[in-house]
Amino acid sequence: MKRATIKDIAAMVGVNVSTVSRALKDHPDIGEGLRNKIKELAQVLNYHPNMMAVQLRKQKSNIIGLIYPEAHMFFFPSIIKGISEVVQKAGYKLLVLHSSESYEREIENVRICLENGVDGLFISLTNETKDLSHLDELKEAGIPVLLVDKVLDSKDYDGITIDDKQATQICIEHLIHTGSKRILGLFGNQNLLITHNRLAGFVELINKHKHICACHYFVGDTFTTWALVEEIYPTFMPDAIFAMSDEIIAGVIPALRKMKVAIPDKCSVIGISDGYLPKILDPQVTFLHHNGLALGRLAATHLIDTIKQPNKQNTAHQLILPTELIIGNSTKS
Amino acid sequence: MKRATIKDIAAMVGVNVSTVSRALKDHPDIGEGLRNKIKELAQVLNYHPNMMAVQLRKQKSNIIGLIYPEAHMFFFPSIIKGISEVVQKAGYKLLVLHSSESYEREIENVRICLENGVDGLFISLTNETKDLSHLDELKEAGIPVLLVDKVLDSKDYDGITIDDKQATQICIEHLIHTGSKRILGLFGNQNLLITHNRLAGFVELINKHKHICACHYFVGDTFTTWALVEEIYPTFMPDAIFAMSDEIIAGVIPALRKMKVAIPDKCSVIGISDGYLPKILDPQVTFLHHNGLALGRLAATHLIDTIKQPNKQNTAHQLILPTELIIGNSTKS
DNA sequence: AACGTTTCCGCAAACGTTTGTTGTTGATAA
DNA sequence: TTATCAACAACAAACGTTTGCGGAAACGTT
Repeated sequence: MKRATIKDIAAMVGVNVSTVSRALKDHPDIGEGLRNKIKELAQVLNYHPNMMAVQLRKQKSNIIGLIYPEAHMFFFPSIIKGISEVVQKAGYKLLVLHSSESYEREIENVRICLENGVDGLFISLTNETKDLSHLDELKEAGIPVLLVDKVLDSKDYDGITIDDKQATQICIEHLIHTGSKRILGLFGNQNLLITHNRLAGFVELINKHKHICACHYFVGDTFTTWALVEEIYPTFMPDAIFAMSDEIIAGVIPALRKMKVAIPDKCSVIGISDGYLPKILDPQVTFLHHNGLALGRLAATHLIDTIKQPNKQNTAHQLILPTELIIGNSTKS
Repeated sequence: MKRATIKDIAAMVGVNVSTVSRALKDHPDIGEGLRNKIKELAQVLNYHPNMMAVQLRKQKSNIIGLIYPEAHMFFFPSIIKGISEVVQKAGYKLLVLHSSESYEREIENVRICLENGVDGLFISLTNETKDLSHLDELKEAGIPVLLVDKVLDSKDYDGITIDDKQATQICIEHLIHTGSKRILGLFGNQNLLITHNRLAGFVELINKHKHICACHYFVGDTFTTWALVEEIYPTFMPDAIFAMSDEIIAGVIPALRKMKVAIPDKCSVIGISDGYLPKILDPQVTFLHHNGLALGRLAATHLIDTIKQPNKQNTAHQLILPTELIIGNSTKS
């Protein structure tokens, strides 16, 4: 049996479609008697509006795009959850596309969002992405874009991240404060602003403390990190390792374990994390809590606000999320 | 500047919209000269079809719904990735909704899918879901549904899971074979078919080995598992623990560690997992590999097939994914 | 020269809504 | 009684496509 349409209801009641449309949304023009009759029939026929038609007519999809680079375990699932929660509550739907760390795919995905008339877009960039020109069409069309977590520096688009520089510095200060003197910093993809900022914080703080010896490397995923640590550790012999992300933490711990390096006696470990992983590792690692759920929620709230208020404040706004240090037993006390 | 439409192009070239429409899709009715002219102009104007209109006209959204209960770290991200890959390649888009383990939300989400005219639906059920009547409307509308991983027994809807019973039995056999005699089985939510099947496999095998002493519990998330293990271990004193999922494994290991129980000397640990977690834990745990990516891909391939072939083979089909035992050092050898 | 075929393109309806405007009642006020 | 005004409902256009059908040239065949 086909889905009932407004037209069907109109025919059965013997009124015009416009009347049905208004009745269904409690327009005051329609008399109470008729309104109830229509609503009842709609109920019986199990009528639900055809969104495709509504969208076309209103030129508004109520769909928000979400483009992200990779479905790795950490952080993204909780960001998505936070976004999804708020977005659904606000009556929007989420069109999720993932770019598999491919710039080309990212461009395609932006195209898809455009064609489908999304009302807004969350985008987390791939490692390959070096500029944002592929977003210009959205901007011209007046579709709000919010860069999430994996961002580039931009004065054209709003962005949301944690306070990367400060977060890193808190970690390093904690290491220094607990007596570390040779610090190895492990950072992710160099194209990303978060990497840049975290590194900047690292370098800046290291430079302030002349007695500290430090070096840093850029790494890939968990298992390449693991390999790298096994290679670096014996030569540099750090007494502390800072890991920029969960994926990196997940590589550092097994590497040290394999080399039978005592944590934190021989080497402290600290990182920036969403919190789940550090708690189940052995030892529980000290981390700067970087709350994905909260970030997702804030991101969604912000984007929906700007969707609803198309006030052309040309200045892009950067949102920064506060963080918190959670002490584990992978650092000295 | 507004997006160019077919109408704009038609006006500029001085032809009818139908001509433009056909030219753009290489319909043989349109002469080559005109066709090229139109295509060029479309290029220049950066024309892209308005999907909302296409959808309405064709009564087909090219959108597939994906409803899942919770964005926890394990397994789902890779399932989604697998699904997403295949779905995008086939030209569909993914409308992702999550139910936060709430049956009510699940129903709402199904409603949303219906209203938005999805062409198909992947659904992974919440812990609260006990029957599938909320899917009936989809069935009536001829929209294919595929239950993924968290499924209920049903002869009305296709489902895809791993071979749960066998997977569990392989694990338990491995434990018995390596000398375990007191086995603690930890299982997830009781409503789910996967839990039921895994438990059935457990019980069946235990009954075959009269000399084995076993018991089982149902647990919640990682941290409630942790607490439960700390409570149970001292009384039951198992020499092996079977964990039904990553979340449970992630609770078992820290609990044993906290109680300073040597793994695997005092107590072996084995589980069913997607593979990432066991490799980074200490010790690396032996697990039955349950490949989320592969499951996602297979699920998507299957659903798209049935979307494209609306041959009414009323018998619902259950897909079963093979698994593989990966030996770590959390079990004796 | 008359007829049949192609080749190419326009016409118009349709998909299911929303919404500005117009029209018809019946009641109220002058 | 007549003008005024609500209250209610119909009309029709519009959103941007797709697609069956019809029609006019242009060509080839007897």
